[in-house]
Amino acid sequence: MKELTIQQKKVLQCIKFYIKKTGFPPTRADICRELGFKSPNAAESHLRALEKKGYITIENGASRGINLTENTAEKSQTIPVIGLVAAGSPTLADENIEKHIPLQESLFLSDLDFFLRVKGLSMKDAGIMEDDLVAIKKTSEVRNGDIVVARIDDEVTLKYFQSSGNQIKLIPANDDFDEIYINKETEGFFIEGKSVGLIREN
Amino acid sequence: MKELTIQQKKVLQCIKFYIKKTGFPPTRADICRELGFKSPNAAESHLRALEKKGYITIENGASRGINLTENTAEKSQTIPVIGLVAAGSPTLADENIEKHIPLQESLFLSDLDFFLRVKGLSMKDAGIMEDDLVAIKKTSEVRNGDIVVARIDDEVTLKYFQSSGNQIKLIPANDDFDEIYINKETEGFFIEGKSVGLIREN
DNA sequence: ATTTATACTGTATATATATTCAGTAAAATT
DNA sequence: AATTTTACTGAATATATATACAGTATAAAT
Repeated sequence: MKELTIQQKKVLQCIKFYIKKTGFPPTRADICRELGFKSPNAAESHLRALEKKGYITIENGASRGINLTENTAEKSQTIPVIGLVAAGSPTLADENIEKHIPLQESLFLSDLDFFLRVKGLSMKDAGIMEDDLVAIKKTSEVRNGDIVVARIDDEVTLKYFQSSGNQIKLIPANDDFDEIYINKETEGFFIEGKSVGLIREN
Repeated sequence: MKELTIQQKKVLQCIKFYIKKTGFPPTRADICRELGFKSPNAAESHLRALEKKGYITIENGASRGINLTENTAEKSQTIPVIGLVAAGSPTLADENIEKHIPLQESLFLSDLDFFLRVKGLSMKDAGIMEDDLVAIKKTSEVRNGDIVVARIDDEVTLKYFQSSGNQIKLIPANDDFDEIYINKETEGFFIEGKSVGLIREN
């Protein structure tokens, strides 16, 4: 998205602040009042610049018809929660979506793609308990020590990741469970993503 | 808050939907269009009823000057994160606030008052690890088995709660730590609240 | 060197919009 | 039984508001 000038940033901030304060967008006159302009056209032209650069949309003819663009507004996303129903569950498809959670983008340091509802206690010593929601970022770029979502054929598991060459070790955080050894090129093996956070709903 | 009639609920829903869709509140005419009214006064009087009952506020004279009340809007709150800096920290005062987290109200089943940044591993086996954020609901009504925030003089700790009569046991979830025995009436002892959830930021 | 974008003031105006007034009618409350 | 609340239609209007037009001036891009 195109860079904004200092004045345009001020106008955008003014709009955000006004909406937060009042619940509805400002008029041209409101913006002038807030920023000290003496002509409504000053606000108008800034608004058109912001529209052109994609930061807002303007409903023509409508009063206060300013709408912050998705990128602009700090809107809350809704993140799907995927249930690991049982071993042998059919991937991470839509039919496994338990519900959606409304979430502020800024909650976790990394952005995330979905939550995984944990079944079992194989990651107990990592502080991941049954029914916890593990925040997963879809990626296959994982490092040793990361907690990853690994898929082997239809089975999806959460484990510590450890690789050396082509050999991959999937390590549980619970002595009662066994490590899984697998080759990087094994058919049906895939790293779905890695853990970037956790929510326990109690 | 006063109950709404079916029509008033429809109007309120209409306003919410309109704001979600467009980013700004509807005019009287917009509401009429959406709900099939033929007179703007139909919308007007419903709005005044909603205002009277406290579900919205109306900025007189302003176009689209409708603002959903805090209770009405599914606004995101900001919840303070309190750092348990060290043993002997001065209660849960403002000066201990680490930051604020914007959070959808609906995230946890119970509502919460603050997050506690966990230090140490005394609740390790309960899946509560160092630097986790434990969601705390301020209350002194706790049950056996609840994870509670207990204060003994200036020291604040997170432990399992177990009481029988006046005798209270604060039990860690880690064999390396000792249980704490205390009497209900002991001076300086207080249950600050209980855990209602957990966030791990990774 | 010329065009385009930025950053405004100042005036004017069509129209979008809130809001009042006058009614009608049914349901709920006192 | 009387009053208030709910739930509208329909018309009228003051004003709030977007927006166009005419300028001035500087900075940035082509």
